[in-house]
Amino acid sequence: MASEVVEPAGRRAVATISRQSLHGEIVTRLRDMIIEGDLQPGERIYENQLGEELGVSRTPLREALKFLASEGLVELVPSRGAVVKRFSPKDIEDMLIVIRSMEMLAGRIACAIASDEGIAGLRLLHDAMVRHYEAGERLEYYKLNQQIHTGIVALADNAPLAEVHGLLQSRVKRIRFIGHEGPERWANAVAEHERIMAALERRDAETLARELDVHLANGWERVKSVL
Amino acid sequence: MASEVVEPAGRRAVATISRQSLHGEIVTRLRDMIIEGDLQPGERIYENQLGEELGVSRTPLREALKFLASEGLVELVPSRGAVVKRFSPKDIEDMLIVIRSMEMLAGRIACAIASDEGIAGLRLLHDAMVRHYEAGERLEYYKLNQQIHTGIVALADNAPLAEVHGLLQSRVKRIRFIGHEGPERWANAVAEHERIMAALERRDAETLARELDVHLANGWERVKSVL
DNA sequence: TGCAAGTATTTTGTATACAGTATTAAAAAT
DNA sequence: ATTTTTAATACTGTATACAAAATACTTGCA
Repeated sequence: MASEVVEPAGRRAVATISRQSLHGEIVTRLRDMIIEGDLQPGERIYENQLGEELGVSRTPLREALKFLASEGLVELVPSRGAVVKRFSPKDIEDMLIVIRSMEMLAGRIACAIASDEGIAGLRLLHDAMVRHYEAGERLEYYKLNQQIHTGIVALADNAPLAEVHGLLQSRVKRIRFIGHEGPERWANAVAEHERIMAALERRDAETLARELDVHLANGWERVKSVL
Repeated sequence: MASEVVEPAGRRAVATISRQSLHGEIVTRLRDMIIEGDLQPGERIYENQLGEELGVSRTPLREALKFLASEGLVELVPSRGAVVKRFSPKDIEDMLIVIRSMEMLAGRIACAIASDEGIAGLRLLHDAMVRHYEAGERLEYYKLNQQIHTGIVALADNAPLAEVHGLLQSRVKRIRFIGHEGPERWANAVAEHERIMAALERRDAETLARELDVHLANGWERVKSVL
C-alpha cells in the first residue's frame, strides 16, 4: 500500500529480470488471485483500490482487466467496471464437457504422433502423483494431476488445442481446487489415471479416449457433489 | 485523419445509442479490420497512427489491443507493441482440427436436445444458402455458411463451447474468406451441407457427426489448395 | 564507399488529470 | 414513517503528459 516513497510512483515488487511488461505481470497475478480465491466470484473490482494494493497505476491494471475479460475470468459491465465472473453449475458442466472432448481428441492424436520420450515423461509425472496420493498430499497430487492432463494435450502438438484447453481449464481450476473428494472417489480417480497411462503407453487410441471419457465424466460427478 | 476540428479530441463516428464503451467498439472494429484484411498479418500496429485514423486516443486503443491479444488475433511484443498475428498452414490446420471436433460434439448434443424450431430455423438458412449458391453469389453464400455452422453449435446450448468455437472461427475466417474454391468443390460443399441438414433433421447423431467430419476435413483440403 | 558510433526521433509503457456517470447519503415533503 | 428529490461522493472512461526504450539517421573515420 504505497509504503516505499523513494521511487517516483509505481514500478516495484517485480522480479528484477522482468522482460514482461507490467500489464502482463498483472494479468498473471490477477489470474492467480482469482483462481486461488483471493478475489471472490461476483466481487466487484475497484481499480483505484486494487491498483494501490498492487502498487500500480490504473492504466496497466485496466489493460490487464481487459485481457482477463477476454479470457472470461472477469466481466466488464459498462460504466461500472469489472466484476469477477461467477459461473453457474451448468457453466461448469458445460466447460467440463468441452474439456473432456478436447482431451479425448488430444489423446487420440497423441497415440498417433507422440514421441516415446514424451510418453515416458508423463509416466514419471504419473508415478510421482501416485506417491503423493499414497502420502495423502492433496495439493501436490492436485498439481501433478493438472500437469498430466495438460501434458496429454501437449503431446498432441496442437497449439490452438492446448491454448483453448488451458483457457477452460483455468476457469474450472478454482472449483476443482476447492473440491476435496472423499477417499473412495480419490482412489477411483487414481485407478482411472493408471488405466489412462496404460492405454497411452500402448498407444491404444480408442481405449485411451474411452478411459479419458469416463475419468472426466466422473470428475464432473466428483465436483458436482461439493458444489 | 483528424479532419474535423470542432470537437475537443476524439469521440465521434459512433452510433448515438452506443451503450458499449469505446474500447469495446474499437475491439469489434479492429477485429473486422483484421478479418477483412485491412490490417495484414505481420503488419505492425502503430498506436498513434491507428488512433488518429480511428479518431481515438491511445488509451482505449491499447485496451482494445490487449483484448484482441488475448483472443489471439494480435501479438504483443514487449516494448515493441502489437503486431497482427500471422498463422502458419500448420496453425490453420490445427485450428480446423479443433473446430471440427467441436462441431461434431455440438452436432451430437444438438440431436439430443435441440428444439424442432431451432432445427427448422437452420433449414431456412440452409435453403437460403442454396439459393445463393445457385445464383453464384459467393459472399452471401459464405455468410450463410458461417451462420449455419455457428447455428449448429448454438443448438448445443453450451456457452463455453460456442465461445471457443467462435474464437477459433474468427481466426480462420480471414483465410476462408479469401479461399475461393472452384465450382466442383463448391458443389461438393453444398451437397455435404444438404446431408448435414438431413441428418440433423432426423436427429441422427452419429451420421451427423460423420458428415460434419468429412465436410470439415474437406474444408481443410479446399482451404489448403489456395493457401 | 563502407562501417561505426553517437545523436535525434519515434514509439511504447506508465502515470496523472479531467470529464461524465452511477451510487450513496441527506434533506424535504407527503 | 416513507418516499422523493437533490446534492455530495466515488468510480469509471478517456485524454494527455512524461519517461524509457527502440529505431532511424547522421556524422566521423577508415
